[in-house]
Amino acid sequence: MASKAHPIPSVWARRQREPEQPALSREAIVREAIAMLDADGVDALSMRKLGARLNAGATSLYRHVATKDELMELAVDEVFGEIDLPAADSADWRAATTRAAQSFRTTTLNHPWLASVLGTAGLAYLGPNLMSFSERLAALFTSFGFPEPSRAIDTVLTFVIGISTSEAAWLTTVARSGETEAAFIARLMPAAQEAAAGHAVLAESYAAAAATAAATDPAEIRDSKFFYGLEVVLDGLALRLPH
Amino acid sequence: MASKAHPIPSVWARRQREPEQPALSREAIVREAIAMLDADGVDALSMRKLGARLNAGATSLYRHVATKDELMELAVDEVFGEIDLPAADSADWRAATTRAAQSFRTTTLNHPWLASVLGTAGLAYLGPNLMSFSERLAALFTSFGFPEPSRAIDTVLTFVIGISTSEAAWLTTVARSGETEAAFIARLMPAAQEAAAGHAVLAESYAAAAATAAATDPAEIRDSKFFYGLEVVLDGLALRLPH
DNA sequence: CGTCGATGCGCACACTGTACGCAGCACGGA
DNA sequence: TCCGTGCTGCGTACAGTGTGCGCATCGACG
Repeated sequence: MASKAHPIPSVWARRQREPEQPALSREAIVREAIAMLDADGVDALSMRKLGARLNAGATSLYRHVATKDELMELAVDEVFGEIDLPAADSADWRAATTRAAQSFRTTTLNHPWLASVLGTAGLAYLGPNLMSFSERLAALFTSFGFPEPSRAIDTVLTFVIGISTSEAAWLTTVARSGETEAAFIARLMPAAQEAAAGHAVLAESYAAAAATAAATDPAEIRDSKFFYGLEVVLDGLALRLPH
Repeated sequence: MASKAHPIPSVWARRQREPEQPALSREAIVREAIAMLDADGVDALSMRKLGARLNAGATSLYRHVATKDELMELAVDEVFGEIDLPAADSADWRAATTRAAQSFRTTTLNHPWLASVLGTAGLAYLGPNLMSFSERLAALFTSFGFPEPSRAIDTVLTFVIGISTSEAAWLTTVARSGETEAAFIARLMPAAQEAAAGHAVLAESYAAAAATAAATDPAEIRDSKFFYGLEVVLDGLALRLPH
């Protein structure tokens, strides 16, 4: 009864478009890619797996995205949209800068793969969110009255990038171990102290670190490092503000 | 005349060990891996290509190195050995810190792939060179009389890591383009200015940057950013030194 | 009805890291 | 002199990667 020569692909095989499927779109692809990156890190993202998550073949994605690198670029820009900066008329410049830095940091820690990408690609992207981020940052620091706002921005940003990538890399390592941060530290500490044997000053420093690590929440320790360093930078910048 | 049944592998095929070949060793592997990383970046290093460069098969390397990640770990530690730090009895703490920071920076810029690796793996390694680096850094800052030397170290290191990874990533992007830095900037600038359209403050900032970029050596601009930021950090730290 | 552009997909290619088992060697003991 | 015994290198193989290419399908428009 088969009217056509084609063996299987009949009318029945070709089911009509199911309505729940929002189809493949650049936004959906980027969104899902970010979800995968957040969940399992930068190595876990492959075009095939991403396609599978979207009920699509791997190569279908290439209709909407030129290359995997471009996809990463889009993901980075998307994430930059999450950073929120204080308005440019903030009265207290230190508080405002601290809030901005904190927002950058927490965004990076929410998406630790950012650190890997920034290490290879940098901030040379020109996506809309990154541009708007830069604009608001420029407006903010200009409103503070810095004579060379872009230098002040660069300095703060450099510090914040440095601490964010360090922390993100650390948290990635911890995550790969499958343990909690505290447990991982407890397991690492003996090895570190052994490696520090023969290094007098370092050994003492590690011993002190081990003591406080045992008594304090690791996240709290990281916070305090962040705020200490940021205060140093802000103190240095304060000297460059008029009056 | 063939006395054995084996077809080809005769005494003649099995040539005796050639003397020039230094054999495969962990040191040689790491050295060659670093050379490849320096030359062509982190994506260009594959076990097969590395093996080929050593006149060896890919899997032979695994006799000396457990995994590619471990190889990278060894490479990172090796490179940390290149950073040289001032002696702990330096009189001028600002000059000494600046020299140390500079050394870290130039080492990173000589091995830009470091930025990618630090972004994924961080400084959690415990290699001998890294330990010795930490030790000398700790001794240095302790000798300056900082009440909390490790916090001062972290702050400086954070800034230096931030600027080094940013610069390294940038230079990697430039290198991939195959152009000189100046040419790449000249080509990028119009796109950046177009992307900044609609962002008033940013557009102005870009215009100023474009003007100086056209008149100044890019490396000099990067240097000045580095020194400006470092001075800010040092000023901030100075407030925390006794007297 | 015919055509066309956009979309998704299967296949294929070159390449990756690395597990496994075999072949040759140096060496120590019988 | 011969036989293990361990160490080193290699060939093969497997599962997985990014992506170029050409075909099938489909909605829209003439």
